Amino acid sequence: MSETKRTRIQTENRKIILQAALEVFARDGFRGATVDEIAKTAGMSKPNLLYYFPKKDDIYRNLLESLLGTWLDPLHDLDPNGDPAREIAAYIERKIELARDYPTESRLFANEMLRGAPILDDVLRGELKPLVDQKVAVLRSWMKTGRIAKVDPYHLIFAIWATTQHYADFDAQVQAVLGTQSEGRFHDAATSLKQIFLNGLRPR
Amino acid sequence: MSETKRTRIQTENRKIILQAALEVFARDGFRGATVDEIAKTAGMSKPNLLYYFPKKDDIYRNLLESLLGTWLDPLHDLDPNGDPAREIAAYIERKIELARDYPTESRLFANEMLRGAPILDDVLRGELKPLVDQKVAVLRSWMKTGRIAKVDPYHLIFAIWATTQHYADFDAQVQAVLGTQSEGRFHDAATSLKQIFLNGLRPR
DNA sequence: CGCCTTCTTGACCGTCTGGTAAAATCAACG
DNA sequence: CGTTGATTTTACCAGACGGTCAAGAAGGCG
Repeated sequence: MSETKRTRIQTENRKIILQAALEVFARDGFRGATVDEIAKTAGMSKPNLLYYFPKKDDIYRNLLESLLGTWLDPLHDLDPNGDPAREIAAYIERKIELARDYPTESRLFANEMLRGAPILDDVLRGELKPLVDQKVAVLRSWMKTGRIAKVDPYHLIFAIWATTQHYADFDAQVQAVLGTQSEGRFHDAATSLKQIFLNGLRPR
Repeated sequence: MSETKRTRIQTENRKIILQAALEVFARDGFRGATVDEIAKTAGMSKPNLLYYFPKKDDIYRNLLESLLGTWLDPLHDLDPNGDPAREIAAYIERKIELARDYPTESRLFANEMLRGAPILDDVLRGELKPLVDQKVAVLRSWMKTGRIAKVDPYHLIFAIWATTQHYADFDAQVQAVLGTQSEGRFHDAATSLKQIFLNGLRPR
């Protein structure tokens, strides 16, 4: 069953389970989530769920693994040959779209970080870091040729990550401050962040 | 015992318990944290711990309540009569100091947000929102008189929160990218963030 | 249809969970 | 020093926890 040949029912049920587990893990964290709760959310019995994923750990790992691709994609798209301001603006936009369309995934990721990334630590050092280093080099080349201002590129990337993911991870706080019915808040966020990052606050 | 008159031992043990609970709750979340684990971390038996805080919930609420003061203080200091650029820079610095000196508190707060802020929701709407609204008015007045660039002030505040707290909440990721031994990372972060927020990235 | 594999279930297990009761120990004050 | 209240421990409980097992139900293919 662990091989790639899967029946129709397997494919369906695995998807249902992962979707349910995503919600529960994102809300309660790995330790706080229970197999019973995931099974209930998925609408199936616990033994049945464990037939597809023998261990609680398996579901969690599976979610994190499939998450990382989506997560790193936008950074990958940062084009060294594009216009710097445009590229950075596009990156911010893509990240805000992720926060809007995949908020639960963002929260799962945040939860894993809060725990000290016991599962993701390897892949962070093995996949994330090289990619970041590569894009840092791009940013540095833009800075060297005077196309963007000189700022520590690592902290610049962190800042973009932090600000965009904030709208998914701290949604409760954002809603408390902005009001629940703020429909265009992701659009407003993108606009504001692009302004801040590109122009800063000093009057021109 | 719930009144304000406390013996020496009560004062001491409550502090030890809260310190231990902070670590455990911040790492594992409310549901994932166990009274046993907190007691073990605090170096006392579970029934003894429950003698001071009869319910697991009591410890969690107590932590969150004492947290919020510290959390809102820096924003309170934003002076309408000060120099805008200086005030914002000082706010960023204070928030980075919080992330450096109270990272566990920051993670506890983040954990509560990820759960949808079931406990803090009231205080977010009752205390946080009015304070933010007030400071938003200050920022707007600075914008109106052309002392800083016009940006949605709510999203500006979110951006400062997100970027500074990122260094506490996503420490695992930051360390994976920057390397574990990056000693001056909080100082570098403050410098970079002040540059980004005040000057932006466009070359001058 | 018949047969074999896949899927689902209910009953169960040992451990952990938050919390309790009562007895034993300790601190402090006169 | 003794007594009284504060503190700590030991033993315990009912329910939840992750996970197993064997038996039954349902697909699916000739």
